[in-house]
Amino acid sequence: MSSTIEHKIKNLVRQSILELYSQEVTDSSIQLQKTNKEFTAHYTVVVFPFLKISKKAPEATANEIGNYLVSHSTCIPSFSAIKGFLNLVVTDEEWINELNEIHLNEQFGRTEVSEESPLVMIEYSSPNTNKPLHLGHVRNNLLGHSISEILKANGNQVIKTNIVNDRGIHICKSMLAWQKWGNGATPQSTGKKGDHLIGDYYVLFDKQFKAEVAALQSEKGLTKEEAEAQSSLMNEAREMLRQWEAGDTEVRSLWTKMNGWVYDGFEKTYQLMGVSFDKIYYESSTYLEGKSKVMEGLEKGIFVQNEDGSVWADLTSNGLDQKLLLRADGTSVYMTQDIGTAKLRYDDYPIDKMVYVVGNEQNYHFQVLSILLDKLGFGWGKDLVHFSYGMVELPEGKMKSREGTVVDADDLMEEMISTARETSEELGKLDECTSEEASEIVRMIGLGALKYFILKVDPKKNMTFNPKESIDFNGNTGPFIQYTHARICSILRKAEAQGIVLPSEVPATIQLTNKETGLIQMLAEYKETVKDAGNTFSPAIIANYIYELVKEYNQFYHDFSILKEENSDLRAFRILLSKNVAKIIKSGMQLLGIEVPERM
RNA sequence: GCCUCUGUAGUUCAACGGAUAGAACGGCGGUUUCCUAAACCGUAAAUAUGGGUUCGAUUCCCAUCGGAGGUACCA
Repeated sequence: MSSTIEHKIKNLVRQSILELYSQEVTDSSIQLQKTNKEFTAHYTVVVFPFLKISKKAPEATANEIGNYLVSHSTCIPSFSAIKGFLNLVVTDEEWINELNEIHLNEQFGRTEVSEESPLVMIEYSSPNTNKPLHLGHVRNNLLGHSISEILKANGNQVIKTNIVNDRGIHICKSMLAWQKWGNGATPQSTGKKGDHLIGDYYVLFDKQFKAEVAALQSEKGLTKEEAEAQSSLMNEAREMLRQWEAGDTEVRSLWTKMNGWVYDGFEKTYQLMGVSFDKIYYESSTYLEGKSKVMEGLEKGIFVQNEDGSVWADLTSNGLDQKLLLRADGTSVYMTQDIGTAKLRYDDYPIDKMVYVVGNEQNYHFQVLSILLDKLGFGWGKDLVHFSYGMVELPEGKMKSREGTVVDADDLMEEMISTARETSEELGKLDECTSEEASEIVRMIGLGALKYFILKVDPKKNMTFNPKESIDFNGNTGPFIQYTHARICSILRKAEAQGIVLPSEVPATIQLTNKETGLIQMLAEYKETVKDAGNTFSPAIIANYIYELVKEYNQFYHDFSILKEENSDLRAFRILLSKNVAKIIKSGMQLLGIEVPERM
């Protein structure tokens, strides 16, 4: 139950129906919702579902239930019945109790985690080591981090994991290009972040490859496919992959060196973004495990082998196609690696649930993976969760890393922070700060704007990102929320400076306005919101909730005096209310991975 | 071709099957001797189309038209 008040009301409604109409109804059949803004009440019971029981008109039924509730409770002083909607008013006293309860619970809305709590492993990020992180990864990382925090808040033990795609033909392409044209360039010699340096060679490879293909086409009159097959560059890359798989010392040491540069670069990006992992897996050490699982499946007759030696899973009985698991040359594919990684993970941890944060382009892949793991005898296979999110598109369309038309994660974050600095300076917000404080604040604001912008969108949906226009600091944005938090902190500082001592509980005798009871009601909703976000894997639900709360609070702040209120009980109440709004803002933003400054 | 997702103001996003579809940005017009104006207030502007189920449909079902993704040796 989301709040004690809601719980009380539901019980009363059930009791009233039992007494009035001699019928038992379940809690879930009682539609209790927040009353629309246009009516001055708090909760609304939708009585349409009870008409069959009452055998009366909607309004008459609502009136009967309403009268019962008022006469059988102390917390509902009045009601109004409009059509099939029964609008209930809750007493000020009840709301003050609710606030006191929220106030006394520092962890309000969160469920405690213990040793016995379910263990959830969340895979996210999963970069390739041939290029720096871009906007698409940013969405992945932010969603992964946020959903980890949300699941923790819902009472789960969470292990964050990352599977680094550190082998394969794409890495060989970067390596080959570096070998051919790099002249021994290193991050130190060029002053570039390692991941960016490697990414440049990946792009260079593609450029040279395209040039070669075009030349073959025009000189020899080949089709594009023929030219690509004959490309010496591509053949060299394939040869390099074979050498890598064979363990060639030279190739391996180049690979180790270049991947090391990339990891150093990634680490900086992750740190700035504020994400981290408890356990990192590398594909280079899991793909062999996958191969052996596939061979095991082949022996058991779960999979089939073609004449050319390739191994397949026949999923036609599951309504799907046939799926390749090992190529004719014995090398592994994406699916093979995921099988191996899954096995290692379950060997390492007593996992109750596995969550993969991967884009929706992989929906089919995970559908297949789930079936395959199940067939291979992993009990948890069929319950794996693919947290599938939509693509981030630019106004011009999709990003293509090979063509270099991507929004780079590092550039983007730096740009956000410097914009935050400019805006803050223009507004004169940093005048009283030391330069260290100022840097901290603009970092929080810049990243807050970016993170909120991405997380407020329903993860399932594709989203558009316009680098020039998208991110604002006004309106429904991260900084708007951060600003409200900073304002409340300012009030609390002033209250302390004035020697105002807050009571641990507000006396239930003061008179509240609709604005105030509305705010308490919204605070109470936080608990249900956190649950909802956990059940539906949606940080957006948290983001939208906080925005609504903050919007409501700003109106209150504008229309009411807090510190200047003369009635000291009322003043204490408003300070306490503000303090708890700040607490929930901070808690909710933490679930999104967004920090909130105390001044800005 | 087949499968999946998706279509809401000019733009970016909201709305467990509930009341007059809600915000923000942008536009237009206001608020500061008063706790931070990154705020607050007002104003114009939208459910792709056609059916169906329901007391009630943006939401569920069917069709049509758009958009995105996947579809056996790329990850």
